[in-house]
Amino acid sequence: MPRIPSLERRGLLAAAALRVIGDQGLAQATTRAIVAEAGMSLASFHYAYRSRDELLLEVMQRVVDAEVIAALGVLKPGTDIRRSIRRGLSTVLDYVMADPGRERALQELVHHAMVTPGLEHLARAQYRSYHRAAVELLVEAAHAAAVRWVSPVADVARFLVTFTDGLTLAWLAGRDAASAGRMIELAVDSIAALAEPLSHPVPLTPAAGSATP
Amino acid sequence: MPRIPSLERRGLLAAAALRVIGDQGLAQATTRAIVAEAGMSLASFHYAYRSRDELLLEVMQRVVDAEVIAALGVLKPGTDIRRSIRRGLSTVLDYVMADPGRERALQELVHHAMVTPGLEHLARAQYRSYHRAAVELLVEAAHAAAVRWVSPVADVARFLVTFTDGLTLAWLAGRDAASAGRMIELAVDSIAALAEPLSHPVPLTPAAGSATP
DNA sequence: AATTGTCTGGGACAGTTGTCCCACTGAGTG
DNA sequence: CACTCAGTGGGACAACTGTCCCAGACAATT
Repeated sequence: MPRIPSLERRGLLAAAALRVIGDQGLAQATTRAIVAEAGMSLASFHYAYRSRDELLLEVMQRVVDAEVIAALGVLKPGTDIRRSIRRGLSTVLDYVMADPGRERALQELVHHAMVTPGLEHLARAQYRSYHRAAVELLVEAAHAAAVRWVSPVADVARFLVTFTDGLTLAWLAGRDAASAGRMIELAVDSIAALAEPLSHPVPLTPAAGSATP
Repeated sequence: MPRIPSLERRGLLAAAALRVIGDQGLAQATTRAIVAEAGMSLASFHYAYRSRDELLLEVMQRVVDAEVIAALGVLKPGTDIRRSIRRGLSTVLDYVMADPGRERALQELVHHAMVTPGLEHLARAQYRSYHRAAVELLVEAAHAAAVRWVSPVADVARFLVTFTDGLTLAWLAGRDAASAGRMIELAVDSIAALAEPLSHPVPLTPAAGSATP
């Protein structure tokens, strides 16, 4: 009803589309369903977006960006490496549990990208974003806790992302928060086992000046 | 062209549908696309299946069954617990790599089930199947290797499944077999760490008769 | 050979979908 | 005030979809 500038309308439509996809699936996210959710008319849709595909592309990019920002928001590592890892995993799980539809929508969009010519790179890009966020988290956490990773950080990060994806999928399918919590504990153990103290013996009374290479 | 009994036709159509879904996605798997892939006419489709939904249901059940059978086919544990776990994970990964489309099709079908009223239980059922297979594998492997799990087997199994899902997703998105292999090694370490020898000291010369409660 | 019942082919129909078009509104500008 | 032009509404259209129907073909049985 009210007059809305086309750019702002893009945002409203993208948000509406995300809700529809999350609630009813990508196949049900028709242009009519989306504008109904947004409370607009069909003409407004094609005034803001050239086509449905253009909208889907933008929705995908928005969701991936939001997810990475949320994941990086965890970057307040404590001095305990286990606590840092646990906080990272819990934050992601909480983020998913807070709005399951959004996460399911993202996964469906990624699948869509995988089989749509010209959009394959988006699936890879999403994964790379996660990986980069995980590396950043791990490096920071290790530094704060004065440990080092015994495997390449890239591998540890991939391991973390792999587990996170599995955890997300498992919760979406089963909605079992308790067992998800236990999985996080097991993952914390696994990943913490890949860290070792920077100086192997940690004497309370400092011995001779330690050589720093 | 040739005359095919309706029951056999169901199998041919289900297989064709799986290929189409894997190649082009569920949305493109129209009745016409499926019968074209199978080389039949539309009438044959509705002679074998009451509706498209009925076909999708059967495809889903067939794929889940096949996957569980493949996972359980690994049940040849050796005396080394690490080798058993590694074999289990590698088998699943090989199975996915052998036909990525099939796996992508399954995931899309599961998502479809999640948002389709009356089909939600299928997503849960698929997950439960995996879980049961994992429990069986872990119990057998522990017995063969004379170790016991320090966490409840159900949790270890869930951990294994969680990781497997993440691994599958990661490979589908990135197609990086080398890093998938490294992830498997990390997972083997993590899970093997949850096993401990049945008798803590393993004397070469058996001591007095051990009490078996 | 006649008949029955399973299968096949092509066409048809109603509903839905993405997209487009055109007339209209109203705020900003000269 | 007249004018412009971004934004709006509703209707229309062609393409596509799932499903159905009916006339025919073939194999098995009588």
